[in-house]
Formats: sequence, structure tokens, C-alpha cells
Amino acid sequence: MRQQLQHIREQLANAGLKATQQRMVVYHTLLETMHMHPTAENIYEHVKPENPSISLGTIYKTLDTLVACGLATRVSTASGYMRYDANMDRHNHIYCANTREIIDYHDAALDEIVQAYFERKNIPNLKITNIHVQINGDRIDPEQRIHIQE
Amino acid sequence: MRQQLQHIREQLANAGLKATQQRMVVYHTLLETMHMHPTAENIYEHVKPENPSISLGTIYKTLDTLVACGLATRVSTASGYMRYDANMDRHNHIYCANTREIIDYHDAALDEIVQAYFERKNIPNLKITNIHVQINGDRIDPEQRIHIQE
DNA sequence: ATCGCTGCAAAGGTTTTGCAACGAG
DNA sequence: CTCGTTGCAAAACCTTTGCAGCGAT
Repeated sequence: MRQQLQHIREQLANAGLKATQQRMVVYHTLLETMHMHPTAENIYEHVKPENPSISLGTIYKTLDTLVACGLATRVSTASGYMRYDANMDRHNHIYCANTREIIDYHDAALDEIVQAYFERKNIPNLKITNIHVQINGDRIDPEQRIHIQE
Repeated sequence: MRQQLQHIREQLANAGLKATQQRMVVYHTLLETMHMHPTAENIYEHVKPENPSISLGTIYKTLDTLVACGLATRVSTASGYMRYDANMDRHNHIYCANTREIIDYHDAALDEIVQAYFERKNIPNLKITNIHVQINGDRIDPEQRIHIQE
């Protein structure tokens, strides 16, 4: 955790950015709550108790900054809310329509199959940067968590 | 095209909805501009010259209606804008980062592979309703269209 | 004629912006 | 000390809503 803060500091320095309290806190929170793909508002509420003077505008600016320097990404939604993800490992998302969750889905075998498919396919005039499989569905039992085994 | 308007009329009737001028025009435009996955604003601008009295609020309400009765879907974006798609055939999307386009990508073989994969996989407590492959990339030559051959 | 739908304008919610004060390097 | 960053509040956006009047059935 001290190590993680050090890591954050380095990443920001590499991008030529100051390691301010606010950035440290926001990025740390984003890492902590990564699995829920929070909105700016979510992070604000999470951070405010221990940082009462932080402003929502700063959260937005910081998230933009993190995305710009490759420490986070925006998550595609059809909901109108912007959600953020600090998990930069190659992974896919399960979208639960009934619970509105977005669940990480790591699956190297799937990624391999899909990537191989597109290498064979070769779409002209397109340089593919990344492929993302969006699994839409519903939790059958909304009380029970979805647990993924590779 | 007359046939298409008839089809629209039937679909609306089936859903217990009145076939108003506005709905006909909006849906017709959405079908015509399907390939560009327009925003509500896009449709408004497209429609206004020939329907000066139509309001943007009506466009939004109509798009909601079309989505609710299964004639259109919302397209996932990481941009904050809501985009709509009247193409209800099973298909995927190519997201061009440099041109901001969303291009339809039909590929039955890919769909087959992915679907078979998840049938084998069976994620516990999840009922999959649909799987969507998002191909992110850049046009190499922004002047030249991307043309897909199956 | 009825009741659902439209147009308008106002409100709502999220995200961005401008600028003086602040603080990390 | 300097210049990038923050906090605040206002503005800019996109989308939704309320309601009187209109029009499809």
C-alpha cells in the first residue's frame, strides 16, 4: 500500500504531473473501488469524509488527467453516466442489466481466440488498438454475487 | 420505401402506439442514417429542414419509444453522448478513435465462435442476453472509408 | 370525441470552465 | 519562487419533464 502510493507517485512523475494530495487520493480510491467502475460522483462521496475540502470539479479534472496519462480508462455505457476503470490489464466486462453492475471478466483464452480471429481477418484501412467483449446479461439470483472462474 | 413506412406503421401499432408524423419521420431518418449511429441532435438537424416545427424534446421522446418497443437500441459509448441504432440485426461495432465513427461490423463466423465459447463456458448465476464485440482502432487513411468484406 | 402525443419552455443532472489562491517541485 | 493545480461558482451541455393544445384513431 505504501508501495502502491510510491507507484502512483512515479506514474504521475513520468507523465510530468505533480503528485498532489488530491491526485493521490483520487487515484488510490479508483484503484480500491476498481471492481465497481465508479462514476466521478461515486469517488467524490467515497473521498469526501477524509478530504472534506476536495471539490467535485477536481475529481473530474483528476479523472481526465489519469485517463490522459494512461492510468485509467473510461468505460463504455449506454446509460449516460461516465464510469472509470483503473484496471489497465486486458479484460472484458459483463454488464448486468438488472443490477446495473459492470463486472470485470478476465479470460485469456477468449482474448486469444478473438485476437487470432482478427489477425487472420485483417480489416483494410483499420489499425486495431484493442478489442473488448461486452457480455450483456442478467443476474439470475440478484442476491448472489457472480463469481468468475477461469 | 413506401413498404418501409408501412412496416413502421405496423410496428408502432403492435406496440399500441399512434403512428404520428413525428414518429414516422424520426424512425425513417434513423433507418436512413443508421450507419452513422446518430445522436438525438443529429436526427433533429437532419429532420428540421422539412419539419421546422418538430422539437428536440420530441426527438428524445420518440427515440425512447423506439428503444422501448424494440425498433432501436442505444449504442454504448465512452464519450458521454447517447447514440442510437436502428439496425436490429445481430452485429458488432468498430469504434474509430481518430474519426469518432462507429462502423457496423457484421460477421456471422465471429459471432458463432464467441457464442459457442460462452455456451461451453457457462458463467454461474448469469443469463447472457447478448454478446457484443467492440473493436477499437484508428483509420489508417482518414480520407478513405473503411469497407468490410465478410 | 378521446386520449395519447407534441411543442414549448423550464428544470434536472452531469461535466466543463474561468480565475484567484494555494502548494509541490 | 514558480507554475501547475485546486476550490469555488458559474456556465455549458445533454436529457427529461410538465402541461396546454393538437391530432391520430
